[in-house]
Amino acid sequence: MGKEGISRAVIKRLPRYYRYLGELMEAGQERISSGDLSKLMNVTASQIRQDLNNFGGFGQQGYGYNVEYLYNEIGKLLGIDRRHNIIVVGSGHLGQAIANYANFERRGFIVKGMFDKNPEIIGKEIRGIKIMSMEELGDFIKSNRIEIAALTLPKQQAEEIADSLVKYGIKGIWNFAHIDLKLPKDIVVENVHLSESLMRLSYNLTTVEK
Amino acid sequence: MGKEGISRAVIKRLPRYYRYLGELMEAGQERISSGDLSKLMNVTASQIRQDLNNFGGFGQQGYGYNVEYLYNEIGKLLGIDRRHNIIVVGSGHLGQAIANYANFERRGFIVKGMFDKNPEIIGKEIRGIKIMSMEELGDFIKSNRIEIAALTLPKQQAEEIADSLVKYGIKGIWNFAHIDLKLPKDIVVENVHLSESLMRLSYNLTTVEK
DNA sequence: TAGATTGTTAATCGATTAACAATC
DNA sequence: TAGATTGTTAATCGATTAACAATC
Repeated sequence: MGKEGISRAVIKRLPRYYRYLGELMEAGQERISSGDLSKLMNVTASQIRQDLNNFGGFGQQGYGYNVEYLYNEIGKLLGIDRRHNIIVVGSGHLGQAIANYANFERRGFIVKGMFDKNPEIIGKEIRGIKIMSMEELGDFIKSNRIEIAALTLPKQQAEEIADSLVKYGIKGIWNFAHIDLKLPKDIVVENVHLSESLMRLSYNLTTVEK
Repeated sequence: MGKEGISRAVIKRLPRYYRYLGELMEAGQERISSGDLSKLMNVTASQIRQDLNNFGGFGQQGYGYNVEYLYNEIGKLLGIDRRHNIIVVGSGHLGQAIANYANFERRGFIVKGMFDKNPEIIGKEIRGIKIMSMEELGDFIKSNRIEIAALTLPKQQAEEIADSLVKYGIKGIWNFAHIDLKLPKDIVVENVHLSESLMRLSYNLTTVEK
């Protein structure tokens, strides 16, 4: 299954819809119109309807959208209706922060193991998750059905390790290293380039000032 | 000074140009044409020339672009030619990871202080940076010319603290909380929503599979 | 039935790519 | 001068917004 040909822009907005719908649900709201949601989210009602209709008619004329139903449908699209096993490769501060962030688990992303090449931290545990040596990567991925690897390594090591991860059967890489990975195109890469984000902030600071 | 009206898309690409030019510089390359750079970066040469010409004629016909010159010019645009004082508000694992990431300093982003409301960690030091109580925020921002606050707090506290930060004179917020901050529009907000990033990865995994 | 609101088509807007004259 | 490559205008493509008929 898979809806190919949905534009990047639409996909980028899905998690934000999901977040707002979750909040509405918590607040006990049963239904919402694209018009009301648009005011809440600061986007056009047209865009909301257009976006959602890429995936199917989730609404009903004269009524709007059922909050819980829409929330669940978007959850399915985002793959949050199932579990994803993750490993953290590179167990420095950032890797540990990710392993410590329990909220990911609520969405079905389970950190199963951590890895590092520094012997001094191998064997340590973070929230009950063991830090292992890089030599154990291959076996661990295979025997634990690991789907996603968070890559929190210095960029010098990132490229080589990413290649091995792919060889060991990883399907997606959550890449925090400042490098553009060149991998087979069936491997999904999601980049989080913190330093680029900080530079954009700085650009906007520089520009806003008079 | 400030070039208003440059599209978001262009600005988003600037740090990536900066990164590639830095690598070329390190490799000792003196000049590069838009054509060669386009092959390297996997974008069109047209886009590169179009992007750069938003800011000025950095190149030269028949020659191309001088790598070091272009690198420095983009650095200026990104505001990396000057220092930015930062505080980290919320000193949990993610806040500590940011404070520990020494690379930001090389770009002129200096973490001057950390803050938390948990008395157990107040007084601790991370890389020589002291964790202070929230009560000290106002004074510290004013007396240390703090420009940017990294907001690494649970979303329940984020909104309120963000408002105070603005009151104390912060100009930019690097927001890691899963919330859309509503702030005066002269305040620059750069969002890093990790869980949304992870959901996009998951979406793409779900879609790619056959 | 009348009112509300979707789903969807058409119009507009903006961003990317192509083309080429200017010029080093 | 001839060749290379930019800066920039024009053409294309895609995404957003507006409009409205369908329908609950």
